[in-house]
Amino acid sequence: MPVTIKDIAKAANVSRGTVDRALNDRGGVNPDVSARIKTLASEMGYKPNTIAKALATHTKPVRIGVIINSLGNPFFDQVLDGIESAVESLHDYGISLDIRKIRGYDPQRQLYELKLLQDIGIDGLVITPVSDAKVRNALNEMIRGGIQVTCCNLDIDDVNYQAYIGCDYYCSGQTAGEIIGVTTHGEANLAVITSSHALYTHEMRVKGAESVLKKYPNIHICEYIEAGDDEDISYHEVMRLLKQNKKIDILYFVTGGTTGGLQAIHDMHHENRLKVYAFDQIPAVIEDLKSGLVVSTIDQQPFMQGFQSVRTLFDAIMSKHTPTRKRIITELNIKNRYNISY
Amino acid sequence: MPVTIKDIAKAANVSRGTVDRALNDRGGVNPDVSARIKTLASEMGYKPNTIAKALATHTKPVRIGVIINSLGNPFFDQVLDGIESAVESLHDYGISLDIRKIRGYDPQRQLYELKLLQDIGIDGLVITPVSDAKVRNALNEMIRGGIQVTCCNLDIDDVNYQAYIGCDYYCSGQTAGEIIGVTTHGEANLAVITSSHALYTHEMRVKGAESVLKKYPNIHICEYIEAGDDEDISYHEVMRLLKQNKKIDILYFVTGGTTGGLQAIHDMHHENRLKVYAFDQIPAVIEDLKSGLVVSTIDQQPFMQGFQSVRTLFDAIMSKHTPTRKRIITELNIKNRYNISY
DNA sequence: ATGAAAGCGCTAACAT
DNA sequence: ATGTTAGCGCTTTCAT
Repeated sequence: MPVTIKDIAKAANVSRGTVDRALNDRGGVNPDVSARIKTLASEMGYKPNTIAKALATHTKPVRIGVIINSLGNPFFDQVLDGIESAVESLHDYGISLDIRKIRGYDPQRQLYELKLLQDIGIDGLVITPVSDAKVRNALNEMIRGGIQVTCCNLDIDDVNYQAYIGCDYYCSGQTAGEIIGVTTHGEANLAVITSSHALYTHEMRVKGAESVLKKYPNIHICEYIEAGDDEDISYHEVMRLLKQNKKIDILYFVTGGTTGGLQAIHDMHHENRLKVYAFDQIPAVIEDLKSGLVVSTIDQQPFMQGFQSVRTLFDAIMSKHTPTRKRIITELNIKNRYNISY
Repeated sequence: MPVTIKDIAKAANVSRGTVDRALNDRGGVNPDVSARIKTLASEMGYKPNTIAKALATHTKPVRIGVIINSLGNPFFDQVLDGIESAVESLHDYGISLDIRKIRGYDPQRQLYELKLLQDIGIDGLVITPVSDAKVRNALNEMIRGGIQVTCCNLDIDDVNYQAYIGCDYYCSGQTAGEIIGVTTHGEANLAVITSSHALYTHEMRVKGAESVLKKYPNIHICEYIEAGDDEDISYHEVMRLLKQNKKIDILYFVTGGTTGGLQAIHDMHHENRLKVYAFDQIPAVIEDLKSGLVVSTIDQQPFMQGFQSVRTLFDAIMSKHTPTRKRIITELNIKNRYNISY
């Protein structure tokens, strides 16, 4: 039978109220008594019962806002699943959700949604932040105002958030580099398709891969293409590339735009002379894993990213944690045609 | 503000007790009244507050027994972590744990521990069952006696358990086969080291790999070695193999015994002419992923297997589910030297 | 500074 | 068949 506040009260010869006050540092209790209660509690192996706690404090629901750049990017559908699942798991504790879906990485749009949520009134925010000075300032201002923030999938410097939940981008690049190196037996002419060199996180994925690939003297990175996380641009850029550079035999898709790029390969009928390495388990990638065009893809646990973003945020709000800038790094997992999970 | 049982009672002009009885089909309530209450509840959008429910029913802790063949098999340390973590997460609901660790796959020993736990008295059992008629019968008898059972990591036929939580062994074999095929460019002389052809699950891993490898005309499976999940046997068998068959260049370790086998390779100084493909992220495998001897390993989420075994069991006990023979299949994830997770 | 008591939403034992 | 009441472990208000 687990030890309760009542047991401690009896052992310490005080009332349950005093134990509660002491253990939670609510003040108004003799320091000596408080110390005695605390040592007694740990000696007896007391662990607070959080469900009773939740029931007792159950007043207004915690309001959580979400700003996520999911439109036109199927990867984020899985993040959203995780967010919604976390909210469901917290239903009994009282929680409400307001999701604002936006397209691409436009700071102005993020700022707009930020103000909107602030006006509506929220207790916590999950965001996929763009690295922009104004967004940075707006977030820090919110945090100073007592609104907890967790960053999901994208990290941002100099913001005093509660936690970043996402993958290690550099490491994911290294992992991809290693796969490319091993599966090509060190012979390849590579094109790298990325969003933009300006997006720090995605650039880390390029650098990570390069750091591994430079060990292979016969692997050459011939082209870098910036497709701005846009399927149309990616489609046309890959199309152009395939027409121009016949030497390329490996395409390394760093991020969004993979769907468009794969389509270009199909439309050019180059499936048989090319191999593709990608990230995430989005529908187009899964399809071409099965067809054999995509050799492997690297998963970063999008569901977990969404789920943990909400759970961490909720915990922080409930226990009134001060921001910790904690980094929760999700696992990276390599998938081939046989171990796809969706 | 969410609607409670009290609100419904007022609306239906009955007592809270009656509402509770009606909504939970506890019997002893007028069918008409019951129906009225139920429609009213759904109209009002009533959702039971499970934390209040848990608090109210919280009387005796749920006693969970675990029989796990973890001794001498480092893989199961991670399963145990998951089990303990789940128990911790359920602390507030009242749960007690009794873990019996055993070595290898001896039915007699499992039966002994089974009786022991039954004598002590448990509400639910997590087991890594060996496929044996007596174990099968003992488990079915327990289940008839009202003790819920979940099978962790190993499945067993004809047992009316609540759930199996583990990987798809055949699929894990296919995944491994594909990696071997792609990374060797279809040129390899293979030795397969398995526990025993009698262990159905492990045999599935062999068959899965074969089904993929047969597509490669120049990949030959030259040797099958049974090492009985024992590090010593594995060590000596691999040693013997390396002395005898100089043609072998790839070792495929299906299950336990990997640590011993890797040691043999090192002792024979054959690290440079061999490549190894393995399962799970046990310490020896991680070390040789880093050294480059192991090309990749396939993770089956041992933590999740332990965690889910307990959670599923607990849910079944709390809600008095009848056994469902549900299968919860954990993800398979390929790891190379850069995306190891432990 | 401390104690006593009410109550969160639900269940279960006891009345009627 | 239905109502009443006492908790589950904790917080919080009101007394002292």
